[in-house]
Amino acid sequence: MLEMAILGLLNEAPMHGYELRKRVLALLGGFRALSYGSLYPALRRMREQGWICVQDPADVSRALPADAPPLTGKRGKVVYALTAEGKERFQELLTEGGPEAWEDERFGVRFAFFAQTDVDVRLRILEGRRRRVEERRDGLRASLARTRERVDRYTLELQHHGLESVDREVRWLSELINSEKVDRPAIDRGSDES
Amino acid sequence: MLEMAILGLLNEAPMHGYELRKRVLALLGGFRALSYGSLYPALRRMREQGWICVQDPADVSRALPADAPPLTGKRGKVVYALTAEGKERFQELLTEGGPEAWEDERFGVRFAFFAQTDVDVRLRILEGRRRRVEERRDGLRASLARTRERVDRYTLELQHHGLESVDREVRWLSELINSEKVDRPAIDRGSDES
DNA sequence: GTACCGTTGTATCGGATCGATATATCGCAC
DNA sequence: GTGCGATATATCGATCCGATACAACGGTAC
Repeated sequence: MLEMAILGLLNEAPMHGYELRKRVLALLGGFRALSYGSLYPALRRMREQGWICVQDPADVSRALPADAPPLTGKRGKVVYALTAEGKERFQELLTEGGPEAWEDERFGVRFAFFAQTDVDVRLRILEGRRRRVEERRDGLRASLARTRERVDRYTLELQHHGLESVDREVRWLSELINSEKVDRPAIDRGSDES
Repeated sequence: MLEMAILGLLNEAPMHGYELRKRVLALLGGFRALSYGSLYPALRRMREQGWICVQDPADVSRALPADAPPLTGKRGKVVYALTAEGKERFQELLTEGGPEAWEDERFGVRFAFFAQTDVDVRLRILEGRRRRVEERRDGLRASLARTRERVDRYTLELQHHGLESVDREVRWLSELINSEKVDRPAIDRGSDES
């Protein structure tokens, strides 16, 4: 979800939309795209929610002067910044460690701000994510075992490639989990299988 | 695009929506989801287009009898089958080898029906796809080289993981391309670099 | 200096898709 | 017989993308 991405980036520094987009693209490593068609409506929503505000609205006050046929006119940069509520909201998001945090759409953004996330929450999310991806892997394995020999080479190849991808992600997550546990070697919770 | 997925699966056998969904999920290896919210509107669109039709509309004729408050009522299975135009449309899609065929959204589905695709078209799509993914890889590499040492461990880890993913896909595509060329060792077009 | 072009920048529109939800039937276990 | 999970159709609101339009700025080729 790009709400958190916007909040997180604006938390580092005020920014205008265009730069926000480039930063998100770089941050997520090209995973998710973030088009203008979602960015600007999102900014509007968040402004209405009171999480962000517009700095130096010199030119912005000119926006929508109730005339100008196709809504054009001299438009200046619109720099957004977090409000107090916005900072609060971001901190709140950082503490969430439920299933939403490890689903496909949000995990990337969630992970991108791990440096500002508590260790316990980090571990919960990583382990939840790993369970989730393992489920998918097992489903793919079963499906592949069932349909093998019954489908053409390309279908097989596609499913095999997909399986290897999720397999790789599981290993990646396991390494991350290990490294988290090494950095903080079981002080309180004694439950560490393996 | 699920238009092609539906056409391709119905080309194998008539089917109802629920099974169509399961088959697409298995076919794409869990890459793309295909929810009911997109499946049923798509089926409606395609029926209006004349590509698919409903077999045995015994119960279907009861659908929407202009009353029944919340639109419920005894509904039976709705089995869809390809029309002549539908088969034609599918064959037409199979011959397309332009950029649409190797963009993220469509490549998976396109590839799933490679067995029914001409060798030349297969090669064009695979090479187009590889160029596309190589571009992304190079972009990520540059971005990673630029921001290295300036970002935290997790951002770096995320970008690194993403880079390895696209790198893997490039290698996968290269193997596929090679194997295509071995199977059909340069009969006509003499242009084979490497 | 001016004509051109790529980048920066804001914004909307239509369409595709998702997630949640509602409803109903069927088979099977207990 | 009662409950439950799988089968099955369908819609709703919200989100997001891709394409597109518009405009100002910066460089550079001539």
